[in-house]
Amino acid sequence: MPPKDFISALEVAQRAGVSRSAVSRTFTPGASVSAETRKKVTDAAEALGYHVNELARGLMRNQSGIVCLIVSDVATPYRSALLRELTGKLQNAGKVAMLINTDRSDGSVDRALSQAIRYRADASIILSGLPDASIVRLCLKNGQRLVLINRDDDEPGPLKINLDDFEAGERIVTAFARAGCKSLAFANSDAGTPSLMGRERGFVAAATRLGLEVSVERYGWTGYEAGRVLAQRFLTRPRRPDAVFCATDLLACGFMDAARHQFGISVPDQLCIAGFDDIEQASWLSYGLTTFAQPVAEIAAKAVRWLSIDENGNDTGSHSARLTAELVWRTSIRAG
Amino acid sequence: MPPKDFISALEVAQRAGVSRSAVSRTFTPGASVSAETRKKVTDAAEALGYHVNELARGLMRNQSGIVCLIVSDVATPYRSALLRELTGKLQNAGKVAMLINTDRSDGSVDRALSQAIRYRADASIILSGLPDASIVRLCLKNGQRLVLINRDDDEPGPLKINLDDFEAGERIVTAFARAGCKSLAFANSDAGTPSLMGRERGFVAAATRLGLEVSVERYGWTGYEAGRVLAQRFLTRPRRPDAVFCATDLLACGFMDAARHQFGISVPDQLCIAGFDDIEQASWLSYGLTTFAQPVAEIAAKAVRWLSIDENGNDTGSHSARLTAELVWRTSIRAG
DNA sequence: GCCGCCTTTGCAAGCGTGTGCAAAGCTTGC
DNA sequence: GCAAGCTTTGCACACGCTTGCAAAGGCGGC
Repeated sequence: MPPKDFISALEVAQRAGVSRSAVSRTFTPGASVSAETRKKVTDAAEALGYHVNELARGLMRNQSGIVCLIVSDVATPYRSALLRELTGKLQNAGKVAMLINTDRSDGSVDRALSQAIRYRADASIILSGLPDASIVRLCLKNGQRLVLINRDDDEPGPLKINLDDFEAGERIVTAFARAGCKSLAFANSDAGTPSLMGRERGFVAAATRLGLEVSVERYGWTGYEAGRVLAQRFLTRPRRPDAVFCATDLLACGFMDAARHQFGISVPDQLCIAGFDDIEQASWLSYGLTTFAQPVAEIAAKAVRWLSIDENGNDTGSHSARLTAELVWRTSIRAG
Repeated sequence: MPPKDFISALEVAQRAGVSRSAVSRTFTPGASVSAETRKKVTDAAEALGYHVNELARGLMRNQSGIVCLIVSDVATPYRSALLRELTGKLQNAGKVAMLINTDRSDGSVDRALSQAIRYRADASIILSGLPDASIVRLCLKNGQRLVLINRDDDEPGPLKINLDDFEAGERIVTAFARAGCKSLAFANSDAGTPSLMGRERGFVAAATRLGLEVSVERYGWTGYEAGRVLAQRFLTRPRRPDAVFCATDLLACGFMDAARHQFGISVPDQLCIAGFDDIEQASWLSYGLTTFAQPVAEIAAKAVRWLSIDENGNDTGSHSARLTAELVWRTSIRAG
């Protein structure tokens, strides 16, 4: 069996007894074809198992229909949830998603990105906290539409989707205060991405405003293990905090587990904990984590909608959206 | 700024003072170019910001370099871990991953798949338990290489990667028996995929062989919530099991949480629990789940290696690999 | 009946690349 | 110095598709 023998529009045309153009027009929305020829063509195409060659079409139109998703930490609950939403919505919009994994620190990132450019992707969506601004410039320079999620690059052109991180930090302080907490802690990763730092700044600002004791630790990556380490640091202090806001749900899970199982601390009686993202595990019985929900569906919808609008020619120019993270109450903070 | 103005090999050729073929050959591995012209070309390409148009190249070669990943439940810990490994390794192999999300039950799956065919993907890797065999046939018919992970279709041609599910089911019975358990339970989803059923059959077979009491429940999807429901079913029985094997770690987490927090049962003292997959959460302090580890890295490596071998012309034909899932001991089963 | 208009159709010119073929240039051995 | 052999280079065609252009056909209004 010959591994590749796709049938071309020409063969369909011959079988249908029409010209090659007619076939092409049949599969081009908005082209002028009579109902009769369209029928003949689709019948022949069906019989032969014809599929438009999107490579050739993209070559002509100079527009590939490919959207590439640039993402690190794919296996993380929050990222994979966002990925699910994005791919689903892109498919519904008739686009196709190319996945670029920026986990590896070697040259594979650049290689993959350049690959995306070589495939003439129409757009890129960057979900990664990766701080490399040159990637952004490269995409823009090559005529790609760009969506930045939870980043803060200043380059004009891309759609920037951000959350109200600072305000979330402030709001959770109020919740802690209402629960009677006096000594506040912020557990952060040392990744230093703008969203994480925004939460931290809001938290610290609000705490000092209320005259509450507050301290910050930063360590490692935003995962479970780092949460445990941060708990170690906070809970071995002479004066333990009675409330901690973790920059991430994963950090919060690690923190809570360490507090309970290594230090025998009862949550929320002796320690209130809050997180950010609302990953699935936050709702599990073992955690019942009060946390801020990232509106992943809304983020994905906004991104895809913007890409589609743009496609229709309206140059929407630089734009930015600011969504709010809603606080989901569970059981890791005492009632007020 | 014109949104799209890529520069072509022709422009590079003119700037470098060579023919367009020379440019083409410079970027084609194994082609005959002198070091001198190669230098001139790469310099010019660099200066102009040239990127080979992979669409045109794919059109000529009839081979796109695209591998499409067909996956459902992307946001699930096990799936996203596998996805991470696959995309990383594909990138290293110089291929590019196209992601197709089969979560939606409407027509978008077929549409997306047909899109993959229209992009002339060289291969597809199916990680989804989706039982639709017509997809398999469609891929094969269109000359794609195919890798099936944890499925059991009979079609010849694809590489099939499977685990020793049956044996795992048997092995865990031994572990339970050694822990002194007498009344065994198997908590399954009702998805009925071959890997899940394999674990169940092995478990039941070994248990009856040892003369141990064993019973099975199947419910819902393979997630956390189903685990809670299954716990409800088993633990409200007049005679409770003292050991349960969950077909999936997610099921096990839900089961364990329900057992502890809703029924006040102590794990592993009153109830031993084991899972399958070794997702990250299995190692979290709240669970300490003894479970079988899916060798995701090895699975991904095998899949990608096979794709690359194939590319070099050796028609490896139908092939199948059987990997073993190693039992990771934690604290959810009593010591023997 | 003729003219203008609108819809449908075919022709052919591209899109950016790979590659067979032949010519040219260079090396080697005598 | 010359023929044979190898390497390098350019030409031109092919890949499968879209689309502007013009020709053809259908239709109504005068």
